Amino acid sequence: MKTSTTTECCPPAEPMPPVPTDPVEANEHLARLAKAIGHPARVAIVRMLVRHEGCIVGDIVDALPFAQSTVSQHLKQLKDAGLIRGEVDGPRVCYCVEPGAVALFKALVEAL
Amino acid sequence: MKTSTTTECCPPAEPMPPVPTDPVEANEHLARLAKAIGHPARVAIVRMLVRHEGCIVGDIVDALPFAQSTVSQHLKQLKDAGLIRGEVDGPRVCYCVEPGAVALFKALVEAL
DNA sequence: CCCTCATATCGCATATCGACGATTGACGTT
DNA sequence: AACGTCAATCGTCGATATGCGATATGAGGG
Repeated sequence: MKTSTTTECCPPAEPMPPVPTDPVEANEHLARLAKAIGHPARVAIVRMLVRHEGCIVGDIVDALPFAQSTVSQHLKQLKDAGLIRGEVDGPRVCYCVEPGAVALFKALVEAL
Repeated sequence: MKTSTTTECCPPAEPMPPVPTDPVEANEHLARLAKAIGHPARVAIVRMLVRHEGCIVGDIVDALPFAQSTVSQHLKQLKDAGLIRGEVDGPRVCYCVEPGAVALFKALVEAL
C-alpha cells in the first residue's frame, strides 16, 4: 500500500476547548474559525480530514486543483486557526482534524 | 421615541433555501457564508439582528466602534452573502436576518 | 554521501479586505 | 425650495489573501 496512505497518527485529542464566556471573545473566536473555513479549498480539506478518520498527507494535494505550495498554505491557515493538526510521520506529514475545535465551531455557529 | 428605532419591517421570509446537493457547490456555498461571517464586526451584526427579532438600522453603527461607512460595507457583504436583507423604511433603512440563510449555514456547518 | 521524495517556506504578482473621510442620494420637515 | 438626517457609494490607503514557481529543509534509500 503506497498510493493512498491512511496511517494512524492522530492522538485522541482533547474533548473540547472551553466555550469562551466573554461575548466579545466569542465573536472574535467565531470570526477566526469562520474566516479559516471561508474558502472552498479549506472546506474541502476539513471535510476530507473529518471523513478519513485517520489522517492524510499529500493525498490532499492530489485531491485539490491547486499547486502543492498553495495547498500547504491553506493547511497552514487551518492549523493556525487550530482546526487541524499536523504531525511528522517519517518522510511525510500527517494532518488530522482537531475535533474539539470543530465542535466548538459548530457550537458557536449554533448559538448564533 | 426617537433614539432607538425598532420598527417592524421584515416580511416572513422563506423557510430555507434548498440545501445544495452538489458537494462542490455545497463547499462553495459554505465557504461564502463562512467568509461573510469571518469578521468580528459582522458576527456582532448578525447576532444583533438575530436577537432583535425586528430590524435595526443606524443603531448598528452606534453599537459598533467603526465609522458609518465601514459598517455599511460590512452590511453590504452580509447582504451579498444573502445572510441579511435591507429594506428602505422611509428615511432609514431596516436590516433583518434572512432566517433561511442562517439555518442553511448552521446546517452546512453541522454537516461538516 | 548523494539523491530523491514529501513539505514547508520564500518571493512575487494580483486581487480583495478593512478602515476612513468625503461625497452623493433619498426622504421628511420646515 | 432649502434644509437636515440617514445611509450608500466613491476614492484612497495600507494590510492581507490567493495563487504560483522556485527554493529550502528533512527523512530515507541507494
